[in-house]
Amino acid sequence: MADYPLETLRHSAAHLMAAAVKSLFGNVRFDIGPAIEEGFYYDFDMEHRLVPEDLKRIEKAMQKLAARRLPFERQEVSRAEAEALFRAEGQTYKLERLADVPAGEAVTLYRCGEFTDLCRGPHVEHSGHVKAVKLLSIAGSYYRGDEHNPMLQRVYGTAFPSQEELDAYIQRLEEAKRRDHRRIGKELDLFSISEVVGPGLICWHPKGARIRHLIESFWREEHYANGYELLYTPHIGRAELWQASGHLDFYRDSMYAPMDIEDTPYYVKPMNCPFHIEIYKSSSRSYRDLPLRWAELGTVYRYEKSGVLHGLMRVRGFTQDDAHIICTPEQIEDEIATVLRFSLAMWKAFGFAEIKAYLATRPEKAVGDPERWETALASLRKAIEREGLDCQVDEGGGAFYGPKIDLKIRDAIGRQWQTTTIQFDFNEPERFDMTYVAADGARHRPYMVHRALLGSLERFFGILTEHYAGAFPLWLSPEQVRILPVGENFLELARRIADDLKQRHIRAMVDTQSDTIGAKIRRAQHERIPYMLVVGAREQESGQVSVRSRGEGELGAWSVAAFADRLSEEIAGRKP
RNA sequence: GCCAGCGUAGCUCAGUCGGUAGAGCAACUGAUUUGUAAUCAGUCGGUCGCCGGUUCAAGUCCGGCCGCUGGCUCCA
Repeated sequence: MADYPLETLRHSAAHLMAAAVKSLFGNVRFDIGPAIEEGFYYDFDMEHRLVPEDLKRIEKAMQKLAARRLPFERQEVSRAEAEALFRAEGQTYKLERLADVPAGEAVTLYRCGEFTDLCRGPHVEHSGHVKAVKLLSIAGSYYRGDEHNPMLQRVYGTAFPSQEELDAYIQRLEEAKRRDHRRIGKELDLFSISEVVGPGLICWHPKGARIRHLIESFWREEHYANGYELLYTPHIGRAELWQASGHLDFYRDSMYAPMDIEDTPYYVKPMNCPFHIEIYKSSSRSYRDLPLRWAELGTVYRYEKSGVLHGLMRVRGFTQDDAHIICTPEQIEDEIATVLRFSLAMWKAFGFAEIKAYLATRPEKAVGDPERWETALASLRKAIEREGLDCQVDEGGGAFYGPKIDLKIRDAIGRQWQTTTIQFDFNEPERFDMTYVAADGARHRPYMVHRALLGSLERFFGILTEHYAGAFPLWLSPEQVRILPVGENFLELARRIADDLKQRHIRAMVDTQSDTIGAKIRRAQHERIPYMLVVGAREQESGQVSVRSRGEGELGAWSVAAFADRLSEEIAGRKP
């Protein structure tokens, strides 16, 4: 059997699915059905409302079509012929898509059984190659992704060359489900979202809050060590501020309605930058003061449509690990290189090694001096090169106010997450008339860079939870050691050891339940406690503890001091 | 917001044709005093998301609303 690229196979699977849908539901108008990263989809418009049970039916119909080994027949036709065909079949979307095919480009059709599609190809030879297929979900999707257009019904599926690979993929999906931060967050009592408090608003429980605190402490220390100063700014600001910044003009849709304070409108902040700029403007600045690196764990609130909320990953109130770097043109290159390196070090500390950069350049409509854009872009490029990062360029993908680098990190099961963003801003310095006095005695406009490393603490916490499947590294574990007395006679001993460890800055608790040792271990394992100490008569006698690690199992007898040293070393090294 | 699905005890879930709401785990109480992933027994626990309708009777059927899940668009 010929080996086809995965994309070709999946694209053919999409066609086959369309053919199956046509055979089952008759009057169907087809849009498009491409291969995507993890599979394929096809968009349909028809009377019948698809329900989950339909997926099985469609799959069966596909299998039948596959068994017939129907050839995929390529046909090059004139534009008029294609038009006539689709018009006769009432395929209005296809007619519109046909109009998108650039003049002069050949129009090709692919026919498989009863189904003929406008398609560039290529395809597999015949439907028999499409074997290992699974339909995954039904979703609504606006025609051309525009919410003003009609909503089509989309069916997602995936296909692989072999059943084994398909099974492995399905297993990966199950693994992702097992690691889901919403599930683990509940299981480990880390956070909750209350309908009464409001959707998209996170309540951090003691254990989750403890982990967050540890993350924040580390973050603050690292920022001070890397030349940042930390700020605190209010949660609300006068409308005047948001008018000046331009947010009321460009960002209003994401902002909540104003509140009235003694006849003055105030807005809850969706961003921290205007406050930082006001601090900048609180005194006159000299080139000798620059660069300024001001960071804040700033909690912002943004309106998100109800349908897009998702656990900790997409919320309405979140805390950005924000910073603004304000510097002279001469400093830009070093500043960017430094912030990128800092970011990579941060990710490494949290156990992420695979990082990809995305560079977004000047869009059509943009503000700011083109020369500044060039300088800024060059500094971003150079920094990426210096760090030897894998990089993809998104031409014209930058914001109207400046170019940016986004970093995507890959987690333990291969999923990518957008986190870090390093973004130039040529708009706000202008709008707020930010200046510094240079060596020449004249006022100059500084460069300003927004950056968030972890992104938001909520999303980062979600990613971290899934990355570690809830088994946080020792330095981040809310409870690092649990002491399990063999019987109640050893409760006192257990408490003494716990106190000893606490004195050594190790978070230790005693399991005081009257359960068997097996039950206590089981409980501690489920709670992902990194270390368990079993203590009983033997330990009382020897003065040692019996150590069990959540990952490695039994580690034998240790003195408390030696055990504490091992842990201290592991904590200090922030071993992932 | 839109399309589809879902919402039963703290958690995971069962509940037939419309006919007195159930299990396991957790919690609590008692017994047990345990040696490396579940000791035993008992007790408690429910406005079946909310509001309305149909019916002699609604967890179950119908309508509206809220929330969640998967997508669409956007994004930290």
